[in-house]
Amino acid sequence: MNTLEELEDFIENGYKTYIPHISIDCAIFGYHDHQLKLLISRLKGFDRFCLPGGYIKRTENLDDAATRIVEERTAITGLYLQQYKTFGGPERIKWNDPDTINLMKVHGYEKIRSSWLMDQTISIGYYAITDFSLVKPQPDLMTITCEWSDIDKVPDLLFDHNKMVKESLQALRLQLYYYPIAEKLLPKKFSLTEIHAIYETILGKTLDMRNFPKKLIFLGLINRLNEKRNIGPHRAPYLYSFNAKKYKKALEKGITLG
Amino acid sequence: MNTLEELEDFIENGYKTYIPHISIDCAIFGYHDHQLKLLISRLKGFDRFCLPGGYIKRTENLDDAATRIVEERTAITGLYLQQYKTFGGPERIKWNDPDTINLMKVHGYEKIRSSWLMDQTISIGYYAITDFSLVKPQPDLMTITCEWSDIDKVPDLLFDHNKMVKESLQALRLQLYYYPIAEKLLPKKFSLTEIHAIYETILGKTLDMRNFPKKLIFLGLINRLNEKRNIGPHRAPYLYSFNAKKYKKALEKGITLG
DNA sequence: ACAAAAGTGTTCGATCTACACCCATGT
DNA sequence: ACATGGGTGTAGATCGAACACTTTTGT
Repeated sequence: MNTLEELEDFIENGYKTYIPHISIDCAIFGYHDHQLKLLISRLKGFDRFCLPGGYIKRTENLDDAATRIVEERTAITGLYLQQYKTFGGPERIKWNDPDTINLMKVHGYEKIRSSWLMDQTISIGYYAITDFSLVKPQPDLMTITCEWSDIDKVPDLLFDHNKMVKESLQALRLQLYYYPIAEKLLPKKFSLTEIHAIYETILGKTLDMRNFPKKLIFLGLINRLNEKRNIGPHRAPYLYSFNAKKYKKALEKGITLG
Repeated sequence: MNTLEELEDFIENGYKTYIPHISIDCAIFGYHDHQLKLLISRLKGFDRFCLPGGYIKRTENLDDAATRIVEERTAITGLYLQQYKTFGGPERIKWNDPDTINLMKVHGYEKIRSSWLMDQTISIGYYAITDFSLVKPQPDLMTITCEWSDIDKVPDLLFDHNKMVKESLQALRLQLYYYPIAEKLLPKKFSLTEIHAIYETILGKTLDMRNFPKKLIFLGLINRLNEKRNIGPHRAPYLYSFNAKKYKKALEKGITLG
């Protein structure tokens, strides 16, 4: 969606290629150097921020749709998106909300009011995590801005999106030990210090630096390599790599949380 | 939906009260005396069975909709339904499927083909469990029959419903120790033998009769009462009751599985 | 007294937690 | 030699798994 014609066509005819009444909203977390952030965007005609979201094509499955939506809205590719919950209910979208009224004015009240987009919508929640320093989100035409917000400074979002953020973060924390979540945040070879910082930051608590590697190695999620990295005037750390197969086994068995 | 007029009206005008393109399908498990069953129903015009499902009213939230749908289709009330996953994708419903073609014939091909019901649909999966000996499912007008099927003799179901059954059973097993699932299957006061049988049957494996009560009591999920029940020519068992508050705490902390 | 079901305790190994010091490197 | 960050081991507590016999009761 990058030209004005495409946008107009989407408002009028989108229901032919997309399934109406159901959307996907993605909570994209960004990690870098002990900081956890959330990607929020502001859409044309809205005062408040929201999660990047969109509609599902009639030819797509849900996971592919989530990937495409994030790519279109933010130009971020290659995310490992995870479905966590579906949200609905008449209170999801408030029609007397100033933002919604504003949106109608921007697009010409009558046109948008009768659009398929304005009908009641149920939303499937997905989350993902990426390295926010490597990724420059680019807004598309519907989006004024998309940016990384500090996780504990997320503003009041549109609709029920604050609730989505809360529940997606819970899901992310629960799944940290049995989905290869950290794999997306690290190079192929990484040091214990690096992965340790990630787990501490995502879980929001400190993890013992002696017990933590034991657990990961015991679970078989990472392997030590016979290499070290030179990091200047300090001891060279060993490098580790992920063992992707073990995640599956861990997932099947179920694993306790830290 | 109990008269023919209501059914016709639903096919033609249902989209005004229900949200199109999205449905709820419920996997209702039934337990009694070491047996685990699944409620399957056969709809008018279909050869194969499916899970009871339906559409969401525009005024409802998702959990309420699931409860209402089960009540309407099967006359089962008071279930504790749990959302576990949402299913989508173009392959969910196959239009060249004999059952679908059959359905069109039954309702008059042209009428049903242009109905809102025949458009592509995404489905939110819910599950619940109840005592199948206490509950007599009653089909409504759209439903020819609904009955309990042995869990390992579930036939080929419509659409992707076999996949739903598989994933809902996984979810049920995972959540057995931290949602009050067994509470629905037992009287207020129950013996250890009774709850033990439930856990063994749902998990599909044997659980040590000495370790099992220790775990439940340690977790605080059940309390021993100062009562016994007379069961004929045998030793009278102690009675226990659930401690509903502890489930919440257990849920927050996360609990390992058996 | 016997049949049928209830109920209980201990040991072992695995795992989790807590805790403090030495190592390697570059300047 | 010192500053900086990297890396390690052990002891105690807790938890989960395995295992067999005694108690109660009605007939």
